[in-house]
Amino acid sequence: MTKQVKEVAELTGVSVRTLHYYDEIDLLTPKTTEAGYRLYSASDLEKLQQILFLKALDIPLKKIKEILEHPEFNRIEALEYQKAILLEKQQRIMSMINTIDKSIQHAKGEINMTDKEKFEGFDFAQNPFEEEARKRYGDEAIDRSSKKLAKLNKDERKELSQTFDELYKKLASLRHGPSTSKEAQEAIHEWYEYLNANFGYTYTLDAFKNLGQMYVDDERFTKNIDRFGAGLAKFMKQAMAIYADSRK
Amino acid sequence: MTKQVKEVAELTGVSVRTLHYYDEIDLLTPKTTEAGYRLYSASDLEKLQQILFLKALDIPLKKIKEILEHPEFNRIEALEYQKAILLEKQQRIMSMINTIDKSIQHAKGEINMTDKEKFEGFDFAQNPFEEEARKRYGDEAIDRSSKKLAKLNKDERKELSQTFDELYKKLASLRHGPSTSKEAQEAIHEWYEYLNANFGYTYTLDAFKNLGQMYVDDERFTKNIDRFGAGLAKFMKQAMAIYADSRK
DNA sequence: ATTGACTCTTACGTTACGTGATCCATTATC
DNA sequence: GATAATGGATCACGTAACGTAAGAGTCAAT
Repeated sequence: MTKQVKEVAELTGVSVRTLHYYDEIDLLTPKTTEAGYRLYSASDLEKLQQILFLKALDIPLKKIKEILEHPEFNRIEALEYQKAILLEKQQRIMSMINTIDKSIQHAKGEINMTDKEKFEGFDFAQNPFEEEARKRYGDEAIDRSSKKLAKLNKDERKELSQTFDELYKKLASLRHGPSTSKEAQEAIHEWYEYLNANFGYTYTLDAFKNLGQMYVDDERFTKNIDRFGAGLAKFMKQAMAIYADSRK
Repeated sequence: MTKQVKEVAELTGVSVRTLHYYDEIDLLTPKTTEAGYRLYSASDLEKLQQILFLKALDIPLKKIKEILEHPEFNRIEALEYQKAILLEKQQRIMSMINTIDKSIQHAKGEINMTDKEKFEGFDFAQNPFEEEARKRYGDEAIDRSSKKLAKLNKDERKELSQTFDELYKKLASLRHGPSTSKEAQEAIHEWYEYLNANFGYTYTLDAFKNLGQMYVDDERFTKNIDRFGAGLAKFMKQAMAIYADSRK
């Protein structure tokens, strides 16, 4: 069921070199045979699909990587966001077509055009905010807040990511004990508060429980979380479920 | 009526650095004040519009330059071509939206998707020919033939461009004599035959005469042709008019 | 055992600018 | 008439996302 580079390349339309590159920057790292041949699994393909979707929105690979690494990244929500942006893009194309039509008439000497009109509909012209909005999307997707976080400056953001790490570390240090322990439940409580405090989106207890489930179901998230300690994802999932159930 | 860099930048949405760069690569070279300040005229803006249109089609700047330099490049025709490509692009976006919708359902576990389906609608996937077609557009626009030239290989193309130059040179050497001379008319005849032989598009005598007119009306073309000798464009225009009229 | 189709890594090249740094030109203000 | 602002100009180096050989190993099929 696994596929080699060429097959993937042909299937998806990206070049072999691109796949090598994605591997190189740790964006998409397939398993390899003993001889070093890359083997792409079904989930690798799914991830590639995600990457290409995000790329189509002109999000740089670096940010794409961040997005996919953060467990808070919600697939479905993201897809809907992407759809919205594509619809927007479609609008712009229509606007460009409109400008072209005018330009044709202008070239034929049939009408006049103002300088402004000549540049309507381009990626950038007229609405410099659109680009800004696009740049922000990456961040928004990461932290799931279209309100609070989008306004944070760099320093504040740095702080945030530190606390992120700190909480993970704290949880990692507890992971060999029971997930029902007082310390563990307190840490998870902090985690819950933290998510709700920082992200506009308020996690319900159910959503929080599901998030935990995702940590083990999705290999990508598991890997990312387990960087802080093997088995942390599983531990967090359990602790989160207990926490959620105990508070209903 | 002329504008400085910043004003142009704000009007069009491109950066000042980009304008500098376009100047640097001789793509868009405005007049300058004594102090070296760039001043963009109305026709400069029009050219910039052209550039941005072509850029929106993912044509590299090098090719855009070629396109704009070649007198055979027809503005209106090009605009229509661009419109067609934009319409095509719109199709693709719709297709992507469709794929996203499916992916959402898939993520929700509502449906299944084949690997192929997962990559439908991307720039490249499914129809690798589209990209090819886009690459070719530059060439097609340059030589106005969607049939013959598109098939030529590199060597043949080199040859072609040589003959191009040779004919220009021959005409340049005759430009101080009368445009009615036997040699001049023979050279122009060659030119006419040459265009008709090489480009799928058959120039009528009227079209040929108009082409000559364009050589002097449009500064860009004039500049390009006069590289081979000052006044060549004007000379060719005259000779082409006489040639066309004499054969009606 | 050899061929042909794939694969790998290494490494330099490319496009289209971004990002300062440093220095001149012009206009507005005191 | 001196002095800020503001805008412009030229180096010059940096970056992103690959493209493009070059040389060498792998693997299935003949």
